[in-house]
Amino acid sequence: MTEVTKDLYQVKEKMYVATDCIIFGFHEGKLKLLVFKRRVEPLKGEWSLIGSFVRLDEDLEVAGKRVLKEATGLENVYMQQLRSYGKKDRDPGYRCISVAQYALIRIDDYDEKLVEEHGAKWFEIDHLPLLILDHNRMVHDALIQLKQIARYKPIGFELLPEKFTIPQLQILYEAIYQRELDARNFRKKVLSLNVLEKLDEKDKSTSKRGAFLYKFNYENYQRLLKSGYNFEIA
Amino acid sequence: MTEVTKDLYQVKEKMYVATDCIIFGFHEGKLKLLVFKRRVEPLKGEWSLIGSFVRLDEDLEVAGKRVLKEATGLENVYMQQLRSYGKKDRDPGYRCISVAQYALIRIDDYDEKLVEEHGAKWFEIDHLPLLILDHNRMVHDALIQLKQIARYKPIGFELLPEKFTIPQLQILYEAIYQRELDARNFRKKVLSLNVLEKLDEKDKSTSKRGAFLYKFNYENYQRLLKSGYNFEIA
DNA sequence: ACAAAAGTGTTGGCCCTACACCCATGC
DNA sequence: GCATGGGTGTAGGGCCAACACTTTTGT
Repeated sequence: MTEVTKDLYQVKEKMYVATDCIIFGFHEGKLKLLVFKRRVEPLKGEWSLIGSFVRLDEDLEVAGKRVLKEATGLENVYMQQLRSYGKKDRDPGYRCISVAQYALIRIDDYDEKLVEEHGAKWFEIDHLPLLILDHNRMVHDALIQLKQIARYKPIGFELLPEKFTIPQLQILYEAIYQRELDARNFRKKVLSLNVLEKLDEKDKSTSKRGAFLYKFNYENYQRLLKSGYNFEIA
Repeated sequence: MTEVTKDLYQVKEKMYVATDCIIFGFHEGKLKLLVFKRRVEPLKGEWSLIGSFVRLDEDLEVAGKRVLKEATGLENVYMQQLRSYGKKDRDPGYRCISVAQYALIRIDDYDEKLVEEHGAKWFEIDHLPLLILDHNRMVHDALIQLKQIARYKPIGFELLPEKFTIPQLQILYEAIYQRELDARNFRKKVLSLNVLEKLDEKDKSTSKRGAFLYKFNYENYQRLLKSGYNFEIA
């Protein structure tokens, strides 16, 4: 970056840096996205991702976590930067670059009141409304990356409650990949990874017989990763 | 983004947005990175990626391509955004977020004079010097993504001259994956993809017998992608 | 007793890996 | 004629996909 460039930059108007959060959840067998009704002009009343300007004294990731917490009350959530969107005319109001970050949350953990205050709503991933600006594009890109990453990281577990059944896990993966999976093969595969701990309880909410509950074993997952992972689901 | 946030933002000092280019090339069987001697204070004389502030009237991608062209004279180059780096203290001078973008260039195409004017040098990827700020981190992250993407996109071809031999292609993939590949299996795999066109010429620069030259067939690649790609090299 | 979801094994095909020798040519 | 890299085929194993029936239990 030359001195010339720097001067040119400084005489012009301001560059804004924002971050937008793509918040995924999972509920009733569907992958969902948390969408917000915009409170300020322009585009007031339109559906939108939730975002904020990045503060000068704030790390980029911290800004994402702050936004997420303000909206849902949640902390210590799986969050990952997607990429930045920087078309010069992407926002009619400002010259604004947005860093998109996506989060996976356990949908029954979040603070429902807080979410309501923000005028937010969960939408099924394949029935999203029209969002402002390039937000639909962001979600689309995030979904692609989610599918990719789900192949070699156990991110699926971030979206389920601590205890879950194998059929539940399967339905989640089916929602992410948007296709059906074979129950026998799926069970075989995930159990062969040795990262699930079978519990003595059953969940009887979905069948008379009941399905055994499992929980994720993070230590085994770490060991698996180190010893040359062949971790890959579906 | 609330009004409160916006005001808070505006009373503070400026946020800068830069882009840094990770320029990969391939030469003499080695994957290389183009590194620049920094011309301005602070950190003048240190090795660095080349970058620039993003102009207010300029798309993010355009900024990356501009920087690349200023440094190498090249246009129409494969370029991809990596991600943004936004630790609040990552640059001691400014509060600056940098969007890292990487490019793959054919190393014999670039404008050598231009590069020399910038005080630039090609370094082998596993003998990089210490770079300023978080630039080594950027390169590290870019390499990981390069390996990933090389598995399902034929990016390797961007790094070779238009006509190349199969052994050359193999050496390139070995450089990217940093491990040796089996020559028979490699040849079988890439030929089975049907994206290489065998030419009638041979390259005799590396052996008496000579190796047949091939070129990449973009149409076949497009068809392959659409018809459910099982495209995966190494 | 029946409905509804949970759970369980085997087989065939494909792809990947490993591996050793002949070919063409310049010197 | 020999040294150097280019080019070729096969066999075994592992992994994945496809597939149907029994178990449990609430009603």
